[in-house]
Amino acid sequence: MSEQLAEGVIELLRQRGLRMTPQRRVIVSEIMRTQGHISPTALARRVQGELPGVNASTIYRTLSVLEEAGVLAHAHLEGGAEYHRAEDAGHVHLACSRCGAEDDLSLDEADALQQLIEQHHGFLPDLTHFAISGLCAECRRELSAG
Amino acid sequence: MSEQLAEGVIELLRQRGLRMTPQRRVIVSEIMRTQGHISPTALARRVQGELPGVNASTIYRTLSVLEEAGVLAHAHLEGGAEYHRAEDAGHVHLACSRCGAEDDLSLDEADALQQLIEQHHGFLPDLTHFAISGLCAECRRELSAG
DNA sequence: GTATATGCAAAGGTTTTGCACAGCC
DNA sequence: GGCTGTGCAAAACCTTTGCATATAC
Repeated sequence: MSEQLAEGVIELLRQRGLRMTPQRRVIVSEIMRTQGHISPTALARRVQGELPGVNASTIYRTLSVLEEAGVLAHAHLEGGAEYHRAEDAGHVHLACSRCGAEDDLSLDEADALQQLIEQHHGFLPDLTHFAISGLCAECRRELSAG
Repeated sequence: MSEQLAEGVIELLRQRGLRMTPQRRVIVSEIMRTQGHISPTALARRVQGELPGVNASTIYRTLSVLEEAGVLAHAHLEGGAEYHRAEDAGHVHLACSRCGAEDDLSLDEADALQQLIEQHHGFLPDLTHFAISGLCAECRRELSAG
């Protein structure tokens, strides 16, 4: 399935007049097979594992290209910026500041939050762009118990 | 008023056995008079304007000390980490990705959001830790008009 | 006097950029 | 063949750290 995703992206880049190099192929295929988010550094490691010698600057430049093409988007998590597939939008990220656990809000929940913010400010939030930090249920229990 | 805040902080640091140097005095006074958030770099500029020669590492170390003492907290905005007074908690930050405008949710609104998230996951969010990105009302209008 | 805070310099990490060369179309 | 993409190296940031010195208490 991610193979097909990668194919589609390659097609789209072609249509935009962009060139498909071996590096781009590997980068696209890696990031399209990634569930959720990945940092540029982590992506670089994976890509270099598959095609040694790919330079970090190529990773960054390709990520920009893909973001401009609407294929990717980035979000801010505790550790910095991470990239995810644009079609994976709606993933509102919950990150536990104590144990690092990660969870996502459902689309319905995200909608409810969005409407709440929208009503009071006319502000249209993109809740996917920043994570939501806090304490997961388990850590809350442990803290109140201990 | 911010003078009194700074006094209180200095008192608190004293009680903790921390020393009050001229550098710390200026840093504390600058950050206590700051409404909202400020980046370490921006703070450094201000402090150095008032007391030339203060090293950046002193700024960072003092920010850490103040955060550990519970006086400050940091939040993640588009441009990176920024510090704000801990008592200014509850400031949920709305940042327009188009024009850069900034706004805050009211405490009631923040509570409503928090409860919504809490109900569905047992996750206790700290909505102040990351900003909420999106489009402000004005930019939405301009975009739909243009 | 002693423990702590500072300045300085260096290192660390991530991301960007200029440039010559390679390679896609 | 021409233009785009890549690697390399350097730079630009931001932040941290080790160490000698200065200084608050």
